Amino acid sequence: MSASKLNKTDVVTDFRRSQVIAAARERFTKHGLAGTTMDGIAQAAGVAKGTVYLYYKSKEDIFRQILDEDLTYFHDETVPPISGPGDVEQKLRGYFLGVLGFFDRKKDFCEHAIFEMGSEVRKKAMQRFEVVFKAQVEAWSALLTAAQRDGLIDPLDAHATAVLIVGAASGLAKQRLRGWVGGPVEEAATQAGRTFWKGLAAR
Amino acid sequence: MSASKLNKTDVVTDFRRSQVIAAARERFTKHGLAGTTMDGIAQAAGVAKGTVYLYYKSKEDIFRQILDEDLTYFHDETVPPISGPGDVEQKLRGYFLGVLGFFDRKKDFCEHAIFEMGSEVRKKAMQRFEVVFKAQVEAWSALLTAAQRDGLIDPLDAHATAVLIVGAASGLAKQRLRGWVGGPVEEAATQAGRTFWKGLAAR
Amino acid sequence: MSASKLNKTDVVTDFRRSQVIAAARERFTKHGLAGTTMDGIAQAAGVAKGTVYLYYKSKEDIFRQILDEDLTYFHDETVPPISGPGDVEQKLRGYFLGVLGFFDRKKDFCEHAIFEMGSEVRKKAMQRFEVVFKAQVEAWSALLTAAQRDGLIDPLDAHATAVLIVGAASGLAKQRLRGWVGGPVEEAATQAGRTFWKGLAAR
Amino acid sequence: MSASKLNKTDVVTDFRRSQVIAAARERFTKHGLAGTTMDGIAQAAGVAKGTVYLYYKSKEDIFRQILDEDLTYFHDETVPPISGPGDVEQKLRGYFLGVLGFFDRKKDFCEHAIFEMGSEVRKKAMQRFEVVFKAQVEAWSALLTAAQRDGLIDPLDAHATAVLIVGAASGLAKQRLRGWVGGPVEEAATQAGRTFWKGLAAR
DNA sequence: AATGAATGAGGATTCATTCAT
DNA sequence: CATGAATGAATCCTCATTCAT
Repeated sequence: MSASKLNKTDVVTDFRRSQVIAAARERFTKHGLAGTTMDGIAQAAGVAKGTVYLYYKSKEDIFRQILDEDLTYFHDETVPPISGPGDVEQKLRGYFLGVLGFFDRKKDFCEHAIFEMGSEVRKKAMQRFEVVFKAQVEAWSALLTAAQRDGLIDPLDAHATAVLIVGAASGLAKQRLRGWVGGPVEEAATQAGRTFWKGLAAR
Repeated sequence: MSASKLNKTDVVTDFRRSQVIAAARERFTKHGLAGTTMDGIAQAAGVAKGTVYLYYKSKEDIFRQILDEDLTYFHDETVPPISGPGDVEQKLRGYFLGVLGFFDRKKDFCEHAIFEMGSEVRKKAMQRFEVVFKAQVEAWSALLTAAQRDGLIDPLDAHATAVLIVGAASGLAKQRLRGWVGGPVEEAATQAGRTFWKGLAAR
Repeated sequence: MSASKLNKTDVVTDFRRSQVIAAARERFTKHGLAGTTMDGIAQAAGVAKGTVYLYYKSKEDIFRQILDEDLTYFHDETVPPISGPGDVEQKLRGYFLGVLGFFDRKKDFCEHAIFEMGSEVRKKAMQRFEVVFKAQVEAWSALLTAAQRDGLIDPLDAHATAVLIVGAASGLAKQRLRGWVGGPVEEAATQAGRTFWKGLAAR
Repeated sequence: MSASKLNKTDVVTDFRRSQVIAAARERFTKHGLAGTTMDGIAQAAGVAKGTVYLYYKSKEDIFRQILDEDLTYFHDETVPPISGPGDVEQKLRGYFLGVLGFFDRKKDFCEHAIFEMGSEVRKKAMQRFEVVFKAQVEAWSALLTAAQRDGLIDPLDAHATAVLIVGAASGLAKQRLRGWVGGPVEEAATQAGRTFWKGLAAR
């Protein structure tokens, strides 16, 4: 309806970039960072090798881009809910839902992004992930401390428990990523949330 | 000449193989699978590159060997205790101890082994890991079913819970591997075991 | 519509060509032939890459064009004066002045044009330069022969001496180009002319 | 006669290195720095591409090596004679002989080394050449100052004249390099030396 | 006429693997 | 057995040139 600000060039640029990103995601998924070649990405994207370099200046650049997108998304899906409204049990369930859902949806790329990359690149990527995980841990830590003060849950080491929750969520996600366990995300999240809630709740 | 079961050749062979494996472990640890070169391994082992090929037929072969050793060890540390003697709470603690301990000790290699490898190699490695994780899940599943039958724990989906426990353990291990949380393994295991036990136990 | 000899198209064409040439000169100067990209030229010229190809059919074509311009200029600055009016000493000074002056003014481009180019391009360029240098040598040769006949200078190998003069001039120019020696062109030319004149003059 | 310290490996290494250098010299000569490919060098050397990298870590490295060799040689051929024994006329002739001889012999590589290379590499190479040329200028400057003091030559600007001599020598060498003038080096040197001596000598 | 996105051949460099000594 | 020099396939990236709009 509104006259878009985007001219044709911008549209093409956006299209190409997403074309490349999609292709790269697919290749990284199938072959990992080291195993993915620029030729492969270009081929999968249906463009010439040089074209890829028109939009991204290196393989690492593409990788970083994908990582950035997904991490932002991951953070927004998982951290705010912890400190948002609702009781602890609901939050536990919501949190597990966020984490499992994210990995379920992004399973294509993240499978490698988290679990497979070498040396420098990997180190940097891990630092980026660490930031989000730490944010999750801190959010949980704060919440548990408050809940403890309010007598909602039994006395415990808030930080250690927060780590346990976050660890459990990502571990569970990995299991699902591997396909070692299936079923709807909702059920898994509900089950995990309930068990943890029972493990924490004051009697 | 010698009547010994192990003649000199065998001794040298064993020595060389372990020399290479040790060196490879170190390199894989520092540089990852893709980042490790045969030159690097040979150098670290203090032998010529050609010598490495006398004992292992490819880089992948070396990698597989290391993986085999560690997986066997991992299995033996974590699966038998689940179905061994002791009550569920002790087993929970013991299991967490086994998993966290393994990754703490093997952190050097496993950090990469699990989280960084490409394409075919990775797929195969993951299948090997999967076998152990599945064994853990099954052992827990059986144990939980029995405990439920005995009224020791609340009714639950035994398989899903088993997956949760196993996932939590490996997720927690990863957190520790990353150095995002420290402290003695024993404490972490105790804490995790207690929380889970409380989450499961019949009231 | 216009009766002018140069219609609008021609004017635009001339403008574009000089625009491109100026930009190319600048880039060749800064980065050399190999180091200069068509992108760079286009950018410096403030036109699109495709536009450059509307006026010149290749990078080499541009290079040749610049070379042509400068060589014509170089020839006209240095050859006619040798056979023009004046005595030998004046001509020596004038010649050195022409050569040094040319390189001083064109230092930007010539620095690379002469000293830095590869394979075919260079061969062709050198052949073009050779023509001018040979013209200089021949002019000097003729002049020296005549001067010898007139008893103005000592007997000598006219051709070899002509080569020495021309060589000295270009060698000196190179030294100045490199910035290894400064000072006004006039002084250097005067000094060189005087020394050579003394070296040649009959006693 | 003496038992050489060099073992077989060293011999092979030396052989390979000189093989590569010789091949590179040839290619650089024919195609210039930019125009020479590692494939070309390897092919000319009769070895595989990888082998070249066994002995030199980059194309630039090879180039530098050749430059180093030749520059050392150039310096030793041309600078010491200026301040050595003999009268000025002899030295002039000796100096021209050194410069012309050097370029005559090294014509293959130097043709490009001096006159054709791009940006960074060229800049560095030129700095190296500059050092030698400056050494020549200084040696001449010192000699001319002394000769002037002793009344052997007419009063003059010692530095400017030194530059003129050095410039003339390299300019002359270039002319010969181009094949624009032939004849034995000795004659050219004698002629140049005589003309300069006459141009400088006190009457 | 002008544009600049797309192309793909080409080049430097790395490294797993082989094999003659 | 041990060696390490030699190999060349494979990979990332550049850039001159083309062509649809």
